[in-house]
Amino acid sequence: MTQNSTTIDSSSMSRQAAADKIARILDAQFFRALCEPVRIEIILVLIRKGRSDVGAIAEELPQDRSVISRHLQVLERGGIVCASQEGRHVFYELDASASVQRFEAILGQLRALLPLCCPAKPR
Amino acid sequence: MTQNSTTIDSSSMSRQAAADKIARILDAQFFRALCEPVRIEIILVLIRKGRSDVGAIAEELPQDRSVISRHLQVLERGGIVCASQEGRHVFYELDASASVQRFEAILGQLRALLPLCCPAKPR
DNA sequence: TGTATATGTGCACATTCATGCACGCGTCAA
DNA sequence: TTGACGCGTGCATGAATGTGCACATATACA
Repeated sequence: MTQNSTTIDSSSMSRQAAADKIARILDAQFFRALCEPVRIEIILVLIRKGRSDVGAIAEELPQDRSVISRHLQVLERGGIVCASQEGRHVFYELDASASVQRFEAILGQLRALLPLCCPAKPR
Repeated sequence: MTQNSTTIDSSSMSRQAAADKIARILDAQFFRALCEPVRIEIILVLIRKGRSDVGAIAEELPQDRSVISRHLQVLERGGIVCASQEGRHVFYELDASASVQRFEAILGQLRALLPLCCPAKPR
């Protein structure tokens, strides 16, 4: 039972277009990388210690080193961190620039929804 | 093996402060609501159809109505949608305003990380 | 060349979570 | 008051995923 389901909503076209744009940007893969508490902890470690290799990151966390390695792969696929190999070590670094661009794109499309999707604000 | 681990990094204090601020904002609960493809579909339905009740949303998706109901609860706890009961119906609506504020807060803290956490940009 | 170190991966296990069905509760209509 | 409708929840099941151990690979050092 949708409001105005029987009448032709003048904003239906823009709603559909907005939905299409949001669908392209709201990547579940990206958010999945951020929904795991341990991965959040890894991000915090990278902020505190800066560019570090797998062993150094794992030292700061209770999980096994192999687990941290896997989480770092997920973060890399999500575009949150970037890896660079130097000899035996693989250094990981927070890619704040890419994340900022990602969030800016989402925020831009989200602002376009404000006139369409804002609930009544009893403030 | 962290870079500059032996020397006192002049930005270590600001790094710690930045990590603390990020830790408060990067809520896994919020991202968990967005990492499920079905919940993304629900968001798209709410954009297309606007404020709708559970049954109307479930009509647009293959999952059972009870499943949609549970997903909507997760979205509500994450602050993505807001619910309002009217008689037998419970209407859900995308809270774009709250989401925009959420993303703006994250983006603000993320921009503060740019001078600290940017990888070398070979562009 | 041989050894130690750093990392990733296969495997098994435990936990979390999405899913659908059945049922109970609350509300509206007759 | 009785029946129909909308919604949420308990329960069981299967899939996805986090976790740790053992092992293989690659690289640096003596």
